[in-house]
This record gives sequence, C-alpha cells and structure tokens, in this order.
Amino acid sequence: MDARQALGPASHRRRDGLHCDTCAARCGSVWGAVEGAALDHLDRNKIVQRVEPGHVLYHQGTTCHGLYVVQSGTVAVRKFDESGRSVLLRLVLPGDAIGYRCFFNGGRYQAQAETLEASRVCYLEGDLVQQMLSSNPGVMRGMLQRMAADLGAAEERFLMATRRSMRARLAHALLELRDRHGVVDDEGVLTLTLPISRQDLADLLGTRPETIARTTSALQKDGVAMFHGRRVVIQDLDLLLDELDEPV
Amino acid sequence: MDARQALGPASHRRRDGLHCDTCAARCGSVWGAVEGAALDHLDRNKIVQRVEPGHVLYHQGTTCHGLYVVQSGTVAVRKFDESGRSVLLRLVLPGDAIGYRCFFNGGRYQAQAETLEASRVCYLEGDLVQQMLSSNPGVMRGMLQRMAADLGAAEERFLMATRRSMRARLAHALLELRDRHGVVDDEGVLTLTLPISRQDLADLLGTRPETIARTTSALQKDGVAMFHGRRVVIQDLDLLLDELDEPV
DNA sequence: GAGCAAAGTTGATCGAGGTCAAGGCGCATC
DNA sequence: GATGCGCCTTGACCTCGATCAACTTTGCTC
Repeated sequence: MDARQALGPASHRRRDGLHCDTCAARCGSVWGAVEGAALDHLDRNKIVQRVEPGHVLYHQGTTCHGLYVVQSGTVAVRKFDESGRSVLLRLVLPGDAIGYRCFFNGGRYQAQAETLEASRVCYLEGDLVQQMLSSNPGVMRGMLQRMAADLGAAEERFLMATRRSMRARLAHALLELRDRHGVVDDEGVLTLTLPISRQDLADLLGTRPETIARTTSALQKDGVAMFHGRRVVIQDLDLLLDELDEPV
Repeated sequence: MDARQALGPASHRRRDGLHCDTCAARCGSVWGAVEGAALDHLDRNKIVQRVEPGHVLYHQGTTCHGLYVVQSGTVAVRKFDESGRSVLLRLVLPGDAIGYRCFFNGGRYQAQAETLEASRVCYLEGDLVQQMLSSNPGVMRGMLQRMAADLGAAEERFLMATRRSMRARLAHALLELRDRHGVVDDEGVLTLTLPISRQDLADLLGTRPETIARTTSALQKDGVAMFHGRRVVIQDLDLLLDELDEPV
C-alpha cells in the first residue's frame, strides 16, 4: 500500500529526527518553495538514508524511479565507459537533486552516484516528485532554473577545457570548491579540504593525475597555494584569482 | 493591449500562411502536446519572423523576455568573450527553442543567436510561454526532457573533447550533422552540406581551423570522406563509423 | 612497528595539436 | 581578365600535456 514499504530496509527510512521544516539544505534549493500541507506531505513520504562515505546510491544502467536529494555531505556522479574505466562527471552539494536528468528523460541511469563523505540523502519516489512539481509552481520553476544553471556550467566547462591552460583550470576548480570545502581563519588564510582524490580531480578537469601533480607543484613553487594531500592552503586569494585571467 | 503590438515591425508578424496546426516542426518537439483551443491561442499569439541568413535574433547581454522557436532553418548560438572573439556554442534545429536557459534562469542573454540559413522563427512572449507551460503538462514534461537531453549532450561533448582524438571528434560531428544536413543518393552515397564555416566547426569541436583542415585531409587521404568546401561526400558510412570506436 | 596496497609524485620522452606565416582558391566588383 | 578580399589549406616549428616507468608517501591490517 504505502510506497515506502516497498523501498529500502527499515534503517534507511525517515524519522531521523529531521523534519523538512528544519532542513537547512531545503532553503535555497528547489524545495524551498514547498510549505504548509505540501511540506508535511513531502516529509511524511520522503525516505531518508544516512550513508557512510563510498555508498552507492544508484548504479549505472539501473532504472530510475525517483529522485535523490542531498541533505548533507557531498555526492559524486561517476560514469563508467565500455572498458570499465570510471570518470567523475560532477559533484553534487546539499540541496541539489541527483539523477534528475534520467528521471525526466526516462530510461536508465547514465552514471552512478556515490557519497564521498558521510551523508544524509532523501529519496523521493516518482509520484511524489510529480505531485510536488504539479502542485507547486515554485518547485517547477526552481527545477528549470537549476537545469538551466547546470547547462550553463557544462558549457563553461567545455570552454575551460578547450581554451584555458591547466593552471587556470585548476585555479578555477579550487575556487569552485571554496564555498563548500573551504575555511578562512582569523588571518584570512583560506584552507580547502578537497573531497576527492587526484584521479577524480583529474577527471573533473579532463586531464591525468600526473598533470594535476605537476600543476599543483608549479602553483606551490610560485607561492599561489600549498598542497599537502587533500589539504590546500591559500595565503593570498588574489594570487589565485590572477591565475584565471591571463589568456584570451 | 495586444502584446504583439509592442514587438517588432509589421513585416515580422504572424500570418505567414502557416498555422501551428500544420507546422511540421511542432510535431516531435516540445509543442507537439499542445492542441485544441490552446493551439489556437498559441497560433494567434506567436510572432513569426522570416529571416535571411545571418540575421541576429538576439544579442548577447540584452534582456530576455520570451522564447524563440525555430520553425525551419538552422540557428547558431554564439558567444563573445571579453576580447570580442566569438565562439560557436551549438546549432539549433527546427522545433527547438532558443534562449530557454536565459528565459528560465532570468537575467541577460549569455550568447547571441543568429540564423545560418533563410529561416522561419517564432517568438513566444514570456506570458504566453508561462501559460503554455502551466496549462499543458505535456509541454512542461517535454521542456524538461529537452533540457535533460541537452545536458547529456553537453557532458558528452566534454568527454569527447578531453578523451578522443580529433579524427574521432570530427567523425562524430559529421554523423551528428547527417540527419539534418545530409542527403543519401541512389547508390547509398551520403552527401553533407555543412551549414558552417571551418572556423565555426573548429569552435564546435574545441579546436582551430588549421587542425580541422589537417584532419579533413587526413580523412580524405584514407578514403573516409571527401571534402570540397562545405560539401562532404561519404561513400562508405561504415568507414566513418569505424573512426568513432578506436580508443578507450 | 612490519608489511603491503593504493595513492601520489617525479623524471624522461613523445606526439597531438596549437601557433605563426605563407601561399592557394573561390568569388565578387569593376 | 585584373584586382581585391575572405576563407581555406599547407608547411615549419614548438609547446603543453599524455604516457610510461620508477620511486615515495600514505594509510591500512595484522
């Protein structure tokens, strides 16, 4: 009867003590527009999963029946090619939906989604999403906006990959990661904790781990940023910004 | 009173003898779901432009108030960077909307759209689009599907640019252009008439015109395709398909 | 801490494709 | 036909980043 009954083990269900009401990720996201009875409905029917790092939300090639929304943590969308090699396509942050491309387009997942950190992820079953979309114009508008923004980002990424040097592209990537993975201390020193390996970073920039290593040490030699494993320390943000605007 | 009054010279208005009813581009597009009174409404309020090649539909940086839909012809979306150089971002075919990213996301156009051939383009004013979207769930679904597909294409393009050789990328591009710009004769020989210059083709593939020239002559030397200006003759499609699946 | 696997770095080398410069070629105008 | 103007192609050269192969570091298990 209840759609929830059919999906996932009990430990993965809702009632993790967080009502949608108080979910920080919801504000500023597509679901920010939902309120009142609809929000209650959403809360009652969502399925919350708390997962450890490395958990796979869905596998490539499986059929898509609903939408995942990241509540906390970071999720990686990764694609496997014919030969089994994987490529990191993008990172998904709290408040964002995962798998929406496949949800709207139908068919099977073109990629797999896996958590990089301990995360909380909500699953919304297909009908629930449709209800939310049709009953709440704000959700629909938000969804369209999000897709439009993602499309812009994808275009930007192509231009970066084809026109800019590795230095500029790495600098760009670091700045993108700043919001979510960066901390500024009292003296204005920015420290990033990268959520991904060098291999994944390479995939994200369309290059190889060796090139990442060479580029990081070049930036380090020039005093732009210090790299220790996944920790990146940036003393002077302006130097990093300068890396962006060299070429034409 | 009438929104049409405010927009464009009289020569650009509707009543070009083509009711939405009979518009071939509509079927198989987002607007295929519209029918009956809504279709009449759409037809009465659309603004049709017949334009010669090279006509600019909108300029980069101007504000977006509605949606353009290509009825016939091909439209190029082109972006100018700070230094004034332009980059061809993508081609838009009949039935597809242009400028929807900006329409949903708000703000100003990130690129300019110009016709490559003599074309017919419909302009739908913002309110009209909203009406269509909200009154007709099929349109909304179609729009979402289209955006999802575009997003997939953009991702694919990035992967092509970063992992594949120029030969494979050019072959891929030729195959993409086949549907719309290709003709097969009695003996099964495929002839493409490219809608774009070498410079634009280079932009599309993220490379330089010189590299395009070198790659075309390499393909020609190997008998895969013959290039004479914008005319491309492909004797054996299989040879072209073989170019796609070499590397990993 | 020893042992080991995975991740990251560095070096040496190579090649695809970018860059610059010099011709061809089609096409309009006169 | 001569002139001029874009567009395209070719050649020569060079650079950035890929590749392959060692080596180092990190992190995990016992």
